[in-house]
Amino acid sequence: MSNIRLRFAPSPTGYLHVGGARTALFNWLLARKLGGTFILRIEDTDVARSTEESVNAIFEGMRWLGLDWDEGPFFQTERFPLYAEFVEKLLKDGKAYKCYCSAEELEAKRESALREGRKPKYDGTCRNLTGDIPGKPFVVRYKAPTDGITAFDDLIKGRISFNNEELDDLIIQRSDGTPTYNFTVVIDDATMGITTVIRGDDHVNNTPRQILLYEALGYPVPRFAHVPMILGADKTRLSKRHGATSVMAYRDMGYLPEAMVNYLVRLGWSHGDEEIFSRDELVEKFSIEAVGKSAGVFNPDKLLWLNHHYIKDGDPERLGELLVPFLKERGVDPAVGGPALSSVVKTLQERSRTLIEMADGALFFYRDDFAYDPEAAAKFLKPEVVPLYEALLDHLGKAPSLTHESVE
RNA sequence: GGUCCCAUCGUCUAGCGGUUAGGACACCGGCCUUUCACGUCGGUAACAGGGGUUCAAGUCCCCUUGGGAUCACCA
Repeated sequence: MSNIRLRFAPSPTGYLHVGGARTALFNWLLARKLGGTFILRIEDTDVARSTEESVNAIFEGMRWLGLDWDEGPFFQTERFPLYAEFVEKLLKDGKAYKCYCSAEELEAKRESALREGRKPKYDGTCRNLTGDIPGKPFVVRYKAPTDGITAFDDLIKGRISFNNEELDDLIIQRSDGTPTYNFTVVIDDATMGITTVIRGDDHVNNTPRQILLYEALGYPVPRFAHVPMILGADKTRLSKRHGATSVMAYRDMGYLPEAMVNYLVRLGWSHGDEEIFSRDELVEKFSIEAVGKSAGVFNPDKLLWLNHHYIKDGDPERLGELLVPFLKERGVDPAVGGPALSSVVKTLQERSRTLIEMADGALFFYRDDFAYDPEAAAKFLKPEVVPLYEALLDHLGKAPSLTHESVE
């Protein structure tokens, strides 16, 4: 048993996509392997973009993949008083200050800096202001050190270091009083006792300023592991135009959760030459140090292969249950008649790569209004039944010709 | 542009100083099979380039090139 504490902290601004799912999976796997604690936290401080549908979509996706959490879900919007408390503390300690620069002023400064080839960072106008300006709106900025270096040993990427002079005084509280991401994430991870932060590597550049915040607050700095991102076939960030990115879309396309889990874990992680891993094997063999450092391309063909593998080896009873909704979509309810579903499944397992393919194949057993592939029928139906078949097709209003010339 | 990161077959990867550079997906052949599929056997295919270090470099160091991330009162 260990007291490692991990978390998955998505922001509810859309469905659970494959990248997030993999991050969640890595966290879950490590927690289960080490007997630690896995926490789910919803980062909904951006009230305008966060939706309840997205929250539910995240729960649904995690449930489908079998990623159960031990604590939470926690919602950041319910913790605003806590964040305010810490802002107050930093202000009192002189580690943060009120900045009265308007968004427009800052924007203008940023533009001119960019134009003149300078770094577009906050110039510190309000850094040494003495006393408040009553009635004027302000944001709160963390007073960052201007020299020295901040470094950390990433569990995946190794040592990464930054010169503090590259950092500027980040805003921790907006003018409307709400806290910002880099602040809430630190307060939450610190107060929830997170010991290891596994997240996407688009956060690498946020890490040094977060480390500085931990130190300013007097909390121990957790270990970090930044997992590389998932790319599309053209090596750009995976997005809708590469195909489905929502994990639930894969369920709807007839994929099995164990295939998705197996595929996702092998994208970026490996264990010798092994390709197929049961959930128990993953819990036993997974290690964050074995995760690769470079981004990986999402390969739908391999996912399909894995899905076929799990369908072939799957329990017919369970596959039958998973197949029912696909059958109903096709106007078939196996409960009202026809052969036993599990026996139907057994005849289809070898040749079905998805539950959609299996459902299409199963129609044969439950409906009469389907047509044989003309070529195959011509080749394999006995000559004497061909006229019958043609008559049937004719009756149904379909009339592909089946001639005896094409019969061997 | 600044900062940070990355780099083995088309793709996912093994490799952790000495290998005929291995496996998997995909692809191409053979076998099996009255179709398809499954299975099985085999094949094509990679260390980005250049300097070092070393008896020896895919493995260590530097540079170049290429790719990515990030520079918000988003997360």
